[in-house]
Amino acid sequence: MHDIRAIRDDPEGFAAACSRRGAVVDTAAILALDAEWRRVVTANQEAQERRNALAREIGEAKRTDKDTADLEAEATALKARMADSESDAARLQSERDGLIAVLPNLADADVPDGQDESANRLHRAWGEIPSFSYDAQEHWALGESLGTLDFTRAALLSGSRFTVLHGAMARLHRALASFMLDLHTSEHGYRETGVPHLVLERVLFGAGQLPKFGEDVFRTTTDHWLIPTSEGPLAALYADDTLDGAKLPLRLTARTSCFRSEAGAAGRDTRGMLRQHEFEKVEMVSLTAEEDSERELERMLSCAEAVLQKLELPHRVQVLCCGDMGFSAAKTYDLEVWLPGQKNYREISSCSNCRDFQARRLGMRYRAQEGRKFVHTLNGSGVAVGRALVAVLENYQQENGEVAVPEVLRPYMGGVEKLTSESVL
RNA sequence: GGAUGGGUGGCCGAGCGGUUUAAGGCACUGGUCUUGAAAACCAGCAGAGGUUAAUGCCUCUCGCGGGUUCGAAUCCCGCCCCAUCCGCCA
Repeated sequence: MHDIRAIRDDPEGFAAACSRRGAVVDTAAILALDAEWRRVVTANQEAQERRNALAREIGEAKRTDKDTADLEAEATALKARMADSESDAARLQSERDGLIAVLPNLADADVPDGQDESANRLHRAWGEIPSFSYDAQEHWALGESLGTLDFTRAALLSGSRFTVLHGAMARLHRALASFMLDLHTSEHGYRETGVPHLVLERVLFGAGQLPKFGEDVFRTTTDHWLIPTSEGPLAALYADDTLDGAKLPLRLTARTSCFRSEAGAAGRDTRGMLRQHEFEKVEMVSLTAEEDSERELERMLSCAEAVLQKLELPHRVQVLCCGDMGFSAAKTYDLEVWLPGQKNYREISSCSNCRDFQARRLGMRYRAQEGRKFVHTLNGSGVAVGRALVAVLENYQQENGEVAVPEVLRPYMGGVEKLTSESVL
């Protein structure tokens, strides 16, 4: 959410910054609503001031047994006149804020211009792209021949875009999540947090998923929303609060399921478990003072990269261009892992600095020496568990179709060092 | 889901139609005193918004939303949350 004062102070500059994000903003309409709202609010406050004075006068007059009929008549008339303009004020404010709420965060200066992923900028790369003496298989082929990635039964239970994991494959998936949480909590200073998967509308509004992207999110019959990522509940954990600035940064991590309707993704990644309606993700969220968020973004990126490095998975980091960033982000790094079967890099993590954009929507502040300020929020996958499983399968595959277990995951696998064919039935 | 009792500033806590512009205490901050500290004393101490060149002035906020009234922390209605008991349940 943008500060209305930023628009009042420099409408042209604000509009230009929006258009860099590919958003069209009618600042004249916003400012017209704002001016009218301020006019009505000021008039109302003056009327209220008079009403308060009258009530005091009446109180004093009654104590001395004076006649109050005239004063009461004036107060009654004033009250009747105010009713309409009060609802006008509420309507004007909500119209104004409605126009602002759909505007994306503005991009940092060092974010490249551009409309889509072709304008993203390579930041760095890590690891050798492996060469295989045979045609490397995709994860779904490996999983199906092992018998432990089961898309048939998943479709039976839930339709398309779901996966059933059997035996050692399920354990490897769990091992990945445990490994990531252990790494972030014991080495990166994040506090593990268990959060609900069903949240109220305001949580998704605060994160920026609503009001614009409601069709991507599942909603229950009880007006709860299924989280598309734990970024929302983690970032909103201290909504409406004023945090002690000395206790920042606050670093939180959670493993949750994530639910996405994937509206508009028809035909993309239909094979395998790359794009699911339900998947697990380990998320990192940091709340920082405003002067620390840039440094925190670099740190968070390193924490996500550490996961892939310890798993020895080759990857690269891209700086997303203005047009490829999510709604709430001011700057985003995407972490892309190499998939030998796909012969392509695929996103496995996205680390963003949202600056004060989400905190304004959430009313989340901190006390600094200079006064109260909005906290800066950052979020990053650390990393997507399902896609990490895909990456392990494709990178650790062997010619006979078996898959080695990465060294760091072996303590979590009860002695299992490779995935072999399992007969499930 | 049912019953009862509660929700007042950072915390405790009074108030239960009109000198409450929310008493008092604790905590916190500054000052006086002191070699320093403690104590004591003095002062300050919520947030959001409007308005102003500015000092200021004003409005709103006693869980949330309505209502009654000239006037609501206080009365009425609805909802939320907390506690306890019952029911149900992993």
